[in-house]
Amino acid sequence: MQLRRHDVLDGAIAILDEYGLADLTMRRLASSLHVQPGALYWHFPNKQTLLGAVADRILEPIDAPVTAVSWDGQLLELAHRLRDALLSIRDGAELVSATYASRLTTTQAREKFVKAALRAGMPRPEAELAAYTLLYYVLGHTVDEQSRMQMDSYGALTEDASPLFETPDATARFDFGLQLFVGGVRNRLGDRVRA
Amino acid sequence: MQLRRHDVLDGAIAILDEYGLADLTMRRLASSLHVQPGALYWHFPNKQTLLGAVADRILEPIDAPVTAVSWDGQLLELAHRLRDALLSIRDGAELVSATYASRLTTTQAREKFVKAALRAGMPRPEAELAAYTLLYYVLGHTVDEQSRMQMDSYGALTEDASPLFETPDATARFDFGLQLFVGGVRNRLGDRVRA
DNA sequence: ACCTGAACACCGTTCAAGT
DNA sequence: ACCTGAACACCGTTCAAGT
Repeated sequence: MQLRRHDVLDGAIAILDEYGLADLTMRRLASSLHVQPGALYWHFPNKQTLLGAVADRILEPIDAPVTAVSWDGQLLELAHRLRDALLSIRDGAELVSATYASRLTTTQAREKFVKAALRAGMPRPEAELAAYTLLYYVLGHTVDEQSRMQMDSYGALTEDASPLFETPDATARFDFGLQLFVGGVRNRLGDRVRA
Repeated sequence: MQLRRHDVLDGAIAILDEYGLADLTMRRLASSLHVQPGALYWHFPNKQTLLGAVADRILEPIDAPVTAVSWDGQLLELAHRLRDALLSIRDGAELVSATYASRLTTTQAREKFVKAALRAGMPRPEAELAAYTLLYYVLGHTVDEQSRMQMDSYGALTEDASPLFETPDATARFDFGLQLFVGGVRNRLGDRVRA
């Protein structure tokens, strides 16, 4: 019957997925676990830390080894895996982008992106900058995409014909930006070779 | 002595710049204006709307006409202007990126980016996607940059040698991603021409 | 070691009533 | 038209005290 750190995280994920980030409060989480709010503070020093742990959970799938061999294939694979992880749970993108203010730096995910960029033939410092550029894009796009899903699901049901959705589906739009990025990297490497 | 909508915004900006977004509460704002909290709700329906108005204020400088003539010059100019606007006030990037969950759609800023992309020779749907891609990058980069400025200013004073800051300065790092993006657009246009 | 009870210092929002 | 007073329904966090 004892409350474990693991159970707290499970409870947090459950509330997040059912009711959304706004309803993920310490008090609500405590009561869903049949426990007083203060009890949570034995397992986590504060809410921010708890949310960080939830974010890590969401991003776990990214740690699987990359199967693609080409650098661009690896980047695409990683970007899609990140997006999929964020979309796998309600408000996942918002939570991760909010708690990772600068925590992306510490993440394994970041290092994986960097490695793929290194494989493309970029020097370390450039590869890191390129990795960040791609991460910003994936996060920004996915936060936007997910918030629109929420808005569409209840309320404004495509009232005024969303001005942008003649464009295929969300995945195709995501891929467009990805291709732009990969093209940018390719373009830069080309310059270097020709110089 | 009457409170005007304009004064409320001025007060909000003042609190934001002096104490940060976390301290920008309706109650704190009200008391800084020597008024009861409820008074604010005569001028704004809720906090979200007020923050939206603050965000619009911050982004005003972007509405100035673009001086560059080439499409890539225009994109660089707009991106820098956006970044400068966000950095001009404490937590500006965080506020804008938080309140513009999907409000970027409605913004003049977005349309300006689209126009520059059209000028590059992209068809409408692609130009819109490219504009979003760039916007996500600028917002993501600037939120990160500004949050790090805050962290550096008090507290963790580059204790463990921030792993990434051998790279020049923030502006140079920003430009790297910009060039990557422009290169991506150029690359894509090249394909089209050659095809 | 792990949790309760109870408090502290806050929030955003509403709304009758005042002027 | 514009604001006050006062309440409602919440927050995150702390900490003595219990088991």
